[in-house]
Amino acid sequence: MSEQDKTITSNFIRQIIDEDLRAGKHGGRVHTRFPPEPNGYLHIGHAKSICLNFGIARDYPNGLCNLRFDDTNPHKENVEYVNSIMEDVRWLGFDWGNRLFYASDYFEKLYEFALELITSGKAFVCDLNAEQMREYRGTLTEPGRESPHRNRSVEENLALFKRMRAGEFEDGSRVLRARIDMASPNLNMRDPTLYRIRHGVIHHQTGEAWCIYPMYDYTHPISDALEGITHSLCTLEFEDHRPLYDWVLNNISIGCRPQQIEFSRLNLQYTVMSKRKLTQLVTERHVNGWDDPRMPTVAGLRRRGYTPESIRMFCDRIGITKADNSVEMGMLESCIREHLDEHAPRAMAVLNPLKLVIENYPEGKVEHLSAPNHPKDDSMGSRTLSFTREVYIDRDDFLEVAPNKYKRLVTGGEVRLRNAYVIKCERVIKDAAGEITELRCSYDPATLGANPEGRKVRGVIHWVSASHGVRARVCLYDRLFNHPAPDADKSVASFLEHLNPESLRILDHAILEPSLAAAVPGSRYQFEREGYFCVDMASQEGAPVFNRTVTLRDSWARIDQKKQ
RNA sequence: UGGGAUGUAGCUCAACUGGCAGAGCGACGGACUCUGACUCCGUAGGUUCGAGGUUCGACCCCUCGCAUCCCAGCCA
Repeated sequence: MSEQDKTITSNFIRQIIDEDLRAGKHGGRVHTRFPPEPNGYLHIGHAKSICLNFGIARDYPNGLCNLRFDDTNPHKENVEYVNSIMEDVRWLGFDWGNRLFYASDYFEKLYEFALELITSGKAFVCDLNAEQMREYRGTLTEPGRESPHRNRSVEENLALFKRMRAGEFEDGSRVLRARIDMASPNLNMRDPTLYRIRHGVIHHQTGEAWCIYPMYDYTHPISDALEGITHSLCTLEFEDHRPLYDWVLNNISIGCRPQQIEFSRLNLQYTVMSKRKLTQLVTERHVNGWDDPRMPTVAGLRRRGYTPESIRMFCDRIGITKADNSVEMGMLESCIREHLDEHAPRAMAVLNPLKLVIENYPEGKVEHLSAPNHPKDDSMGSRTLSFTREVYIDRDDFLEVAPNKYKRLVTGGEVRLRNAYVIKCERVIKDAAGEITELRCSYDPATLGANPEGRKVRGVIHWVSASHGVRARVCLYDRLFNHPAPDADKSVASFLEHLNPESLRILDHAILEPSLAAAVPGSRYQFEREGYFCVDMASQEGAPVFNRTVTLRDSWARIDQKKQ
């Protein structure tokens, strides 16, 4: 693990663990788990949980963290998700050693504990259908009514439950329920369902071995206990489930008492975080898959060019509390900028090319100029630039008439070509429509690696040789939504109405400096004065594709924006 | 209108558990610069949700309010 992770920030959960350790609870052990359901790809909110759980295991003596798939609902789950989750956790830099588990590993034990609950009169088979059960449940303000099947004999319940397992009953015809309290103000305690019947689904781990599947509220505490989990960390919406979590463990013969502690989930502005909505974005093709660089998924962020370090840094900075939150995108962006500023080699790329001809530079001449890969880190070496009579600069770096403080090229003005010479714009050439097609310039041969005499050149712009440059596709990404909380806005029918139509801009005529031709997929660069970019996973030799991870911080753009 | 939670700077979090309310991100101003980046220096920003109470002293304890979030799946 890298430097960034060493300064660990405390939080209320770590404080609880510290106190437990001091009190000698759990025999001095600290054992957490990350329990995803494999029904979608992991997102940045999961990363928060992963960093919390695995981070605790990393920081406490002999701490352990299990990876456990919560796979009790085969309807929504599959191996593609299982595999992507393992890949993402590993990529984030965490290791579950030999502690990979599935809740389905415990199906047989879970079944036996259910028999125990039935035997002690704590569970019963109920014949009410879903709609009836809803009626019997009561409302938030009124107590529920007891099921007519609530007082069946132990023998009958045992027989019925065994027949459920044997496949004798149809889906939905019966469930196993806990016998708790239909008048509880906590709806989770109103005789919650423990098992339901599901025929005809092939479970990705257990195949067709089972036709009854345990519910989360029943499975989770037992799985935790079986694995010897000491602190079971989950999000706030499970707070109301804690009494049931404890009830399950208190009513079966199991020796372990994990402690459930809840923290608030992450909300990131200008995106959505619910798996349902992310799935919708993918299946309805509003984005190009789970790893679309605009997605807040771990796979998407990876493809976008985010580093594991930057995501860990982010999770560290946002902290862990129980307060509802809405984190600014700027927080995430500053993390990746900080990490990449230090580690990404520099390069030059022209995104919107404008041809520039240096009239006093010999035709056919090529100079090989050396440029450092990093302004502050010599160990990153240097690369060679090809300087020629014709180069491309970015259209945005030239203006016929300059506003105040403009530091780029203007008609009759001087500017330095980064890592090369100072040039002066002599003439502007336009087409019939008045569009600028070419700049005619002169260069000062004495300015290579030296400042010109008697005058100060304020501006520096990047460039690429017209003859040696490499054509590339560059994808510019912006926020996926143009509303800070797309799924919280109740004035629209769907969060999709807030989709940002300009979240992806593809530039097919970008030109890269020659050294970038060999860049391998996944590698990251700073395109000087533009931002951080990474080679897309699908990039091919001869047809490079770069994704913009994030722009450079741009104080000029901010000033501009304010004037408008 | 039942139950469970949460309110500290624009955002995210601290505050040694009752002792001068701080940090990161952001904003603003400046310095430096062959990246309008980085770095550096500086500035602003708070009725700690509100009103009472206890106390020499309250972000912290008590009472009453207010606001927001979660819960009526055979989802997790």
